[in-house]
Amino acid sequence: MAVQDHTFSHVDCEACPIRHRAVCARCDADELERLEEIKYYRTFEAGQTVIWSGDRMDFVASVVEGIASLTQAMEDGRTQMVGLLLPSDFVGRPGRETAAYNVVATTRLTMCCFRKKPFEAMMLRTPHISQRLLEMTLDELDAAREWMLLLGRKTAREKIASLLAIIARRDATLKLASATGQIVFDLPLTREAMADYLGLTLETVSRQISALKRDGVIQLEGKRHITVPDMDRLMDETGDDTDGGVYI
Amino acid sequence: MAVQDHTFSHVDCEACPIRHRAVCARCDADELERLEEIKYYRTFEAGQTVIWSGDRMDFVASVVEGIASLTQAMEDGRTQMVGLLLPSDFVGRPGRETAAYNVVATTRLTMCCFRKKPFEAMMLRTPHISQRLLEMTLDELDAAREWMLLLGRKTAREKIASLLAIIARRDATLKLASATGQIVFDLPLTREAMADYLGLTLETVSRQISALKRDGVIQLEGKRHITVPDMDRLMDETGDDTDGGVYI
DNA sequence: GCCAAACATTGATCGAAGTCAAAAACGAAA
DNA sequence: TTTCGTTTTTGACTTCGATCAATGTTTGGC
Repeated sequence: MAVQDHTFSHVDCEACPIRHRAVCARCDADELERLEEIKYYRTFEAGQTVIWSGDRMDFVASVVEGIASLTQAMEDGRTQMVGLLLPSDFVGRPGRETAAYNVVATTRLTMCCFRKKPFEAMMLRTPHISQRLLEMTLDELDAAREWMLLLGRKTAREKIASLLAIIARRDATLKLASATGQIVFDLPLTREAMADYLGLTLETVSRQISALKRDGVIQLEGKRHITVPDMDRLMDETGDDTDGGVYI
Repeated sequence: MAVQDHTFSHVDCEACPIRHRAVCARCDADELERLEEIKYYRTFEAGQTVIWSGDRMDFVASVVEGIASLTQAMEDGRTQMVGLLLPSDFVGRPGRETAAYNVVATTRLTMCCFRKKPFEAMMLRTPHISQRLLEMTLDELDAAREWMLLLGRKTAREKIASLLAIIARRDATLKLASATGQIVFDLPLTREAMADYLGLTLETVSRQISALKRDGVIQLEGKRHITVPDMDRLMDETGDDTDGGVYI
């Protein structure tokens, strides 16, 4: 359930940090005004479940701040993370009544929610929204397919290296770190969450991180703080094409 | 390269077998007319590569007849299928210059191609197309995520059972087989293609199929012809939720 | 500061799927 | 029919990651 928010009780769309990357990126002032009327903010604490798979959904939303994960579970408890939701990512599916996945807040999380019915109605007469949503969905599909290669064919070590590389690269673009220098970041995920993401057990995750540390590919401070002395070296460990193919 | 087609040199959209499920499903007569102007058919033999990853793409397309597979490969040869393209499925991404995956014809394949530039231009002024494409892309994303659970968490036996169940169900809906009776179908994939789809080796695929046969879950005639005497029994072997959740 | 709970590491052992290798079955072409 | 090549099956053995179990480490509440 919703927890009253402090930092985001209401924000003007024009001042929104995800204004130009979210589903509303292409909207003009007029369209934003109409979105303002159907939007509200919700905040969740780390670990809270935002949506249970199978639940009725009466809203769709954009992640404003924090990280959430999309997971699928089998009855016997086996769990697979099927998406990582970062700021500006979209949650929910227009035209669908019930949620298909669990959404869990990995960190403290703020979402900009839109009431579903009015949002769907607005999509029909606002091509700017469905065009942007199509673009974002195609990106997600590409990410999902890259993840399928990882899950189906990579070794445990390659999986860990790939995850670290993705997080490192995302942080590097945010912080505009020098390309040559060391890259430093904090893991936003527990070992268990990493395991669920990578299709491994948490013990294997721990062992492989220790191995990468022992081999000098990464340095660890505490459990979450990671330094990558040589990004190329880390990239070599991912098993991916080294040449070209610089997405993002 | 294109092979001259015999059965589909030109088909009127109104008579097209995928008219109501493809990207053009929502188009009106007027819009179809404009699509006719930029469309052409191409046919490929089983085994032919339609598109190489990294190649420049000057068209997008709908699968009209046959099956194709979308695969990603690592330099050392490890291959993962990331999508199975059935009639009405869409190939290519508007707004992208080069192909991100290999597309290979699994059976004899006919595609309805649209020149990319005109198609993109038409999308901008034809919400019916982008709306339908959004819907189809969201469906594909769901399928990709279901596949991530399979790749990350299912056992080899569950993977095989899941694949057989998907093909059996698709054929059952096509043939409108009696729900209670036996389901009979031909595997459209080689053992190697199945392995690439499931993230297994072809030996493991072969062994698990033999095991399911030995246990009476399926019957085999030749290498491709499969009979499922009890669909519920097969579903039990997939590891999926048995109750509710009847998609498609 | 102390304690409890959550999170993480490490070790020993096991088992499912991979690898290497050979034989069998099938289909297409001569 | 025979033969060749592809596809599939089966066997023996290995290995990577899972499992079970114990021990460390950090964090936040009192």
